[in-house]
Parts: sequence; C-alpha cells; structure tokens
Amino acid sequence: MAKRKNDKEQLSILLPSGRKESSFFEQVYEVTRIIPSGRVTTYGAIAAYLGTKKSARMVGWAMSGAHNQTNSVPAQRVVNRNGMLSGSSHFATPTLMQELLENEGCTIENNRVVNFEKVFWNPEEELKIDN
DNA sequence: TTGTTGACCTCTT
DNA sequence: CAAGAGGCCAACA
Repeated sequence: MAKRKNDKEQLSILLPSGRKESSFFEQVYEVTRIIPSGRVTTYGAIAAYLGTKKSARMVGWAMSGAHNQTNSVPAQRVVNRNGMLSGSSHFATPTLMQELLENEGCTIENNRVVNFEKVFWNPEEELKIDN
C-alpha cells in the first residue's frame, strides 16, 4: 500500500522519532539539510514534497529563520523556479550565497545557477520511497 | 484583534 | 509574450 499521496508520511522517516507531527518549518529544514552538496532545489519542490505546493512562500519564509537554527541549514542550495539566487540578499553578505554555491562546485552567473536543470535536486525523485 | 508583508508558484487575461 | 491576481501560512505592527 504505497500511499505516495501522503507525502508527509515519507517525511516522517526523515524526522526524529517521537515527533511525527513536526511543524512545516522543521520539515523544510529537514529537507534542506539533506540536499547533497553541489545540488540545488527550489522552494516549490520542497513545498510540493511536503504536500503544500502552493505554500512555496512559506518555504522561503522558513529560510528566513534558518540561520537561527542550531544546525546549519544550507539555504544557499534553495533557489527559486528560475534558478536565481533570490534569497542572496538575506544572507550575511549579498554574495555569500553565490560564494557558498561556487564553493560546492556550482557555477553562478548573473545571480543565477548555471546548468540549473542539471544540478537541480528534486526531493520527490530522490526521496521517493519504492514498494 | 485585524491588516500587511514576505527568500514563491501557477493560472488567467 | 507580458502583466495581473489568487493562493498558501506565519510573523509583525
């Protein structure tokens, strides 16, 4: 009975036991943390994976407090649908996001990720559960 | 308490 | 093809 419709169930395995009902923000942080280095994803992809595709805005808003989290959240790996570093302005320095991505092997040009489609990391594809 | 804003996405005109 | 509006949820005044 693979109920892939309930994406939240998939997320439960990523979350620490004893807390199956985590906040939307924590879910965003969890997914963002598991993004492999050198890869990037979008707010909408994360939102869709959480089951709230239309809540892409909240994903970005959650990132606003990502730096407040005890664990480092690779928010630099989260870009918008166009592959642009829209959140770069919210980093410590406007170029920090680009520097971090370049340091991970990504190429940034004009505030945009080069080969964005190739480095795009889709949680629904990578974290999908078979059987 | 309501109203506005926000690191967005998608549909409609 | 470009511009506008709706939708989502949470924090702030």
